[in-house]
Amino acid sequence: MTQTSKAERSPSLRPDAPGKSADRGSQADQAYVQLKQLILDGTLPAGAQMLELEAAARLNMSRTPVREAMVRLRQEGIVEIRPRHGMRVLPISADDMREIYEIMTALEGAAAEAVAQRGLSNRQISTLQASVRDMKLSLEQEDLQGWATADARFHHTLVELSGNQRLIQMVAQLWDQVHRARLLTLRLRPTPTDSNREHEALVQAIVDGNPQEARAIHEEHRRRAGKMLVELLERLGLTQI
Amino acid sequence: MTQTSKAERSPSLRPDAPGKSADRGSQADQAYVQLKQLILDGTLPAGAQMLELEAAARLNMSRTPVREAMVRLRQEGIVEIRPRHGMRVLPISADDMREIYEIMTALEGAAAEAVAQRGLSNRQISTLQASVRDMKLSLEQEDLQGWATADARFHHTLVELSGNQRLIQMVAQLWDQVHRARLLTLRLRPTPTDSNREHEALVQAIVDGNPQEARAIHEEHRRRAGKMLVELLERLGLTQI
DNA sequence: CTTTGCTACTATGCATACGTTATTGAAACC
DNA sequence: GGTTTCAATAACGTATGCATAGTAGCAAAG
Repeated sequence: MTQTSKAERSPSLRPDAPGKSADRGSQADQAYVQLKQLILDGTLPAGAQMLELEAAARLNMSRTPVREAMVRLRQEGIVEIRPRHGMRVLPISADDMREIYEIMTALEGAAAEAVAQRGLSNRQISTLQASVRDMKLSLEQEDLQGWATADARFHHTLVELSGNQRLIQMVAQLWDQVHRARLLTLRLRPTPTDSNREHEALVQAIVDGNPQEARAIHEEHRRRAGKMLVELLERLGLTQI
Repeated sequence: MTQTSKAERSPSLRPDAPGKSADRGSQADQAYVQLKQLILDGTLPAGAQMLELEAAARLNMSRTPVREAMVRLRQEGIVEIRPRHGMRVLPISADDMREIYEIMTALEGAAAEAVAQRGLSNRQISTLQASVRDMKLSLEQEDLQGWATADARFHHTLVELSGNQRLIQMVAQLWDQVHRARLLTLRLRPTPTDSNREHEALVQAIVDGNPQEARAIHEEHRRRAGKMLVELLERLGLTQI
């Protein structure tokens, strides 16, 4: 359609001929990554719709790989597919937030327990502590975005250290789902000063090799954060983000 | 290919013309459901491979919807897709079992806690008790299959009662992954007499409105079961099921 | 002005065509 | 005998064709 049989197609078949190395993956993979990117960075906000053909044109490929990407995104709960309206970016309601935090609390709590149980090398502990330090520094400079990044890294590291691949993947998926909501609420929420204390206490419990304590701390941490976010969303009347 | 342009294609376009009503869904949906069925009921055992074309022929459709179904199954962690070998049913190792039970412990524990917190109607409690009773009866008749079914129903009901849609879906997905392993180990494991006691205690904790207790009981229940299954698999040297 | 019916269109779901590339088998070579 | 090279083939990834079904817009009726 937009591309002729040969003149435009050939180059698109080998677009990464020269130096590019990070180009790994089929077109379907690229479509998946790029669409997801568009959603997570807010270019496609909640409620936004995109037809297969639109996406295909935008990504310079045919409908087939785009379709596959959309199926994947649907399975991840990021979009829905409505027969004549293409994919639609799912909004996050306060109820969704409640569900997701309830699960994250359980999963990350389990991760914290497992990590404390197994124990960590000094190097691994340093990694966690580095994130905590970054959070503190960011807060001092009132760099909320920086704080959020460091916070995300802390939680991500903790979960990774559990070594449970499925758990890692599940948490990542949930995280993607609330990503937009977190971005939005970042400026509306109270400054997360308590968070740092809790993170430090968690690291301490891990160092002490106290699984029960680690889990309890982390669960309480998540529960508080979830409650705060849900209430914030409800107070703002934001049924959809 | 296997079907002519019209003679065979037309009937396949409207195969459910007469009375069938449960036929809901696109061909892609049907492919998904049917392939999943084949895997869960053991027709396609672990390690089995199936090419897109094979599946398409078997399901009497083209590669396109089959491919979509395979993508979905991959996302669920039931199969892997290897470029020239079609989809391959993933085997479950003892390590996989450990991962999965670790997550199920956390998720179902959270569900138990939530349910006990919220409280249940008499009707809902009866549903749970009915499953417990069925388990007992099945055991008395040494009907292991019946016991497994009732046990599955109990856990499923509990999770459903949490009301957390995402949690429900996640647990179901994990359950699908271990389904085969459970079938296999059903006859090899010790008779699950303790299980019933634990289920009864859990129901009691829920009735008493004691969330902490409910969660503790259920976690311990899952932890024990997981440990037993993992050790069983390792003892048997079954690295792959 | 609102509602209903019709028509043209458009996005889709699926089938199929096509080019690419891994894999398999055979033949030649060490 | 074992190994390597090469070619044929098969499977896949992607593009495209096609029929269907839902939608939107418009017109006519109330």
